Amino acid sequence: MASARRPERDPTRPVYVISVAATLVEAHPRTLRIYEDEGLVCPARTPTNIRLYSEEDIRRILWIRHLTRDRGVNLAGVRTLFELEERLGKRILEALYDEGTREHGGDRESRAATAATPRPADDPEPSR
Amino acid sequence: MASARRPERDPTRPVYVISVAATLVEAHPRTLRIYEDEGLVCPARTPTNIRLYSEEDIRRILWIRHLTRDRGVNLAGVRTLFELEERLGKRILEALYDEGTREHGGDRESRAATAATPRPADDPEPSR
DNA sequence: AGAACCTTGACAATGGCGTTGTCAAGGTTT
DNA sequence: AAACCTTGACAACGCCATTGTCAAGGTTCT
Repeated sequence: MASARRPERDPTRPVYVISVAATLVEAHPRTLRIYEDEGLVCPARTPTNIRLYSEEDIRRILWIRHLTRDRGVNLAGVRTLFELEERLGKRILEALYDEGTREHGGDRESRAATAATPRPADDPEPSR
Repeated sequence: MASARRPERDPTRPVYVISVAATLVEAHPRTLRIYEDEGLVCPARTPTNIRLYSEEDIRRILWIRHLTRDRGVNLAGVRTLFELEERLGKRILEALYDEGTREHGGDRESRAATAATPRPADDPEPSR
């Protein structure tokens, strides 16, 4: 255990460089840059222009991965969905998970991204 | 008798065979069958299995055309959007049209009444 | 300083999808 | 019978998503 409270773990805080972020979401760094070019993710930058992804950015990318890989939605569809979400001001995308979870048990890695982090997975400190 | 003097022109009433429907939406009949195979449109059938599209079906197809052609969304994206719309129970897609037209209106509740679709030409008189 | 990583930009390959189009063999409508 | 519908198959064109690499240069860490 020893996982005491960590109130200062701000999910908006930019912490991961692109290589780490790519590992976290299981994608190529190239892909993350494409997502940014497409306006789907906007990672922060260091004063010297290095991308830094926050926990929220990671979660957003995981949404993109889910929509594209599992649902076959293309980036234009993702953009439209995000736009809709922004316009309606809600996390409307979560409604999509009422279906994928109540399936026959042939699923591995059941994703439980209901309203919170799919799996906080105590992030390893990027000590390197 | 047994009919209103003014034909209500029920938008759910199946009236167009596939060739006519294809003309209305400017698509190939093949495409409409694909939409049906993908579960995006469900035209009624005559007792002898002939497809009959209603006005609502036509409007739905026009949505698909708009999303795919103008926005670049693929069919998987369209399906997700429709699913979301069904799940949230409203015509959420109309929110997508507030983009190109309005920007900084300043009014609180004036677009609720004008819920019509600007682009796909909701023609009340199909006199083709 | 040097190694390791980041930056943008370009180019390419692979695989998949959207759409249109056609052919066949048969049913329906007029 | 002619014209239209049905399903199913096959194909082609062009676009897209993703991964990958190369180059030339900036940043960070040891």
